[in-house]
Amino acid sequence: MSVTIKDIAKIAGVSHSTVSRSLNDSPLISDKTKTRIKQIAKDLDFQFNANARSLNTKKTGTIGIIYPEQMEEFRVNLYHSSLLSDIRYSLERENLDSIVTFPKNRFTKESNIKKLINQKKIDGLIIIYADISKEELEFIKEAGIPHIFLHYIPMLGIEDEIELIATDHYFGGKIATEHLLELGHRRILCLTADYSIGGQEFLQRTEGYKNALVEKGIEIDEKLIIDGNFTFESAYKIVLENKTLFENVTAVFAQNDLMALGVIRGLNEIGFSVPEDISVIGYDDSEMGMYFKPKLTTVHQPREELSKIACEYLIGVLNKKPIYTEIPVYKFVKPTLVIRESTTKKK
Amino acid sequence: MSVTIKDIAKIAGVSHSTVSRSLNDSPLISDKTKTRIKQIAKDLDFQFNANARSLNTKKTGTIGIIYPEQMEEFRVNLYHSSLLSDIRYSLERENLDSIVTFPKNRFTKESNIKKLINQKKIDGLIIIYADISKEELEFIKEAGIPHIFLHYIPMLGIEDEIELIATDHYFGGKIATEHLLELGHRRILCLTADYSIGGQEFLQRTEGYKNALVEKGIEIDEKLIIDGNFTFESAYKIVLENKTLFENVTAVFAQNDLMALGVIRGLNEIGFSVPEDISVIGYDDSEMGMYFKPKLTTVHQPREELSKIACEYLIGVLNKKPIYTEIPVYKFVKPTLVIRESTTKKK
DNA sequence: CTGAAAGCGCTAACAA
DNA sequence: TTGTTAGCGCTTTCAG
Repeated sequence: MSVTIKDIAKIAGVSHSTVSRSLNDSPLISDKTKTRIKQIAKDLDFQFNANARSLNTKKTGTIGIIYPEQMEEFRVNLYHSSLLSDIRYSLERENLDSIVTFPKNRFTKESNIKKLINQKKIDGLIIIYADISKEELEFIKEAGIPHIFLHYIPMLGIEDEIELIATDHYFGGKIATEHLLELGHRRILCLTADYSIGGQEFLQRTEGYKNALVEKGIEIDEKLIIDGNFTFESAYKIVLENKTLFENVTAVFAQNDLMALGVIRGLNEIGFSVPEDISVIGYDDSEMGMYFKPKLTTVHQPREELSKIACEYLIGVLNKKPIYTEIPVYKFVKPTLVIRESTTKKK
Repeated sequence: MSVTIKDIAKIAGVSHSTVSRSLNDSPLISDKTKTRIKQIAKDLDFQFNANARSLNTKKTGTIGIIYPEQMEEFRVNLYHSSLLSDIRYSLERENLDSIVTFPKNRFTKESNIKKLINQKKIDGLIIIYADISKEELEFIKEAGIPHIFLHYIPMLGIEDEIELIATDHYFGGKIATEHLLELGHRRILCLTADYSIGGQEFLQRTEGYKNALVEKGIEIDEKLIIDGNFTFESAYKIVLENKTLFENVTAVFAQNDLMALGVIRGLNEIGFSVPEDISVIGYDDSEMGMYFKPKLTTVHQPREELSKIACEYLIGVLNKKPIYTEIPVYKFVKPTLVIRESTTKKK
């Protein structure tokens, strides 16, 4: 059987509340007994029973992370697994555990968010997921669970007040395009993706693209804005099926790295070299981009920063020391340009 | 405030124990009250308070997953994030949550395994991690926590009885090599990796390689067995730094996909085409291999099966219905060959 | 078949 | 500064 505060109390010859207070660093206890009891606890490798504890304190020491079901395994995986690592890192510092779960149980279709909250398994929620229902959001708010949306802008109406940390995709789309403009490109194909899935993020990238062109006095050619579906394959096919389009263009802005790589492969196949004939810039800066040839020029999503800020925010409100005073928190982090080999001056 | 069994008891006009029994499907309760109470619970969106519950039952409904700190982010990420997805899928079926954590807290250096167990946060443990200490293993066993090692063979001495589900890497190394032999290749370079990190898995792949050669009556040339360090970069460099070696070889067995891709890139750089001049086979079947050109021939690690078996085993012992009778469980799943484009007949 | 009561390990009034 | 006690929400004897 594992050791409880009663055991320690017996050994130390004090009451179990004294043990509790000591280990919780209560100012009520004399330093002498405190250190003595702490020593005993340490010797016995004592840890509080988290369940008993949370029954009183309503604190579990674990955070729920809601993670999108991966529609297209690879793309999602790539980006999110590093997000998760970064989040874990921040939480570890505060000795918080995390339960990662999909929005719904895939067998029972129950909302895991509601389940975790009702079961009292978590103290807070990091939601990396756009398609949350109004009902769920209401539920979270009513339960008073601190929460933050990370990366995805929920698809709910904007009337809803939400706490959000995300990438400034408008800015990202803009700097990507400006980079190509600076290299002398004028006809730039923009490979975007179906907006509805990832909140508005792709739409924003396209807006950035358009705005960069407009500021440069270039007319927007809607035929140059094409809808892919996130994947390598789709982008690859688009190139093969729209040869003439690509022949009339000197640069491509693909709104994620996977599509950029697909485009490059497609272009190679129809006889273009990248970046000599056509420059290609991606978006995400997934590590994979470095393994291809040419190494991918791309827009770096500030994952580390996003995770860090989200955790700090959440931890702040959990500890009743909020780091932000403006409510609701609504923060956009600017991505940065990573210039590698897949873009070059227009010939 | 959220609803408790007492609330339901009041509404139903019964005692809270009756509610508890009803919701737990006790045979002691009449069907009539049972259904009535279940209905009320459902209407109120009731869920048991997991903490109060585990205080009695010693069951938390969550599984701890110990996950290696990623030495080389990318390689590890790629493989493990799909493992984790598969595990989550199996656990979800049983309504189990999971806490994923690294072996040690990176700030306090505490063992997270011991912490989770002592805090009573988990019912069982899936350990995807080789470098567990003897002390930790003892601790797990003494605590009586059901556990299973997944993928990695712990680096402890073999005297220790452990429960393990892993890939049969010997078999994997063998079929990879046999594939090349069947294509007529005789001088096959074997790019392995430093054994000490991943348990013995790379050593086993090399053994499989050797054995395939021996069975075919081919003498083993130790100069053809080279130590990489898992990464794309390392493999790439090895090619550039050992040109003559690669000139005297018609095929390469790289013991993971990333190194295979690095080799291909290196070979291209020094003027060889793959597979025309040199065939290359990888290992892992990470999805990335499909995006390169040529598409990578490789050995598929049976991740889905590994996760499935591990979860079934664990769930079995948690439910006191073990699916295996032989103890300890020590199971190796055979990988399979995936032939794509990077290997071909010897000229 | 149902209820009363004890207790899981802890925290937090309230006393002393 | 410390001990006593009640109670968090649940399960589980033991009675009825």
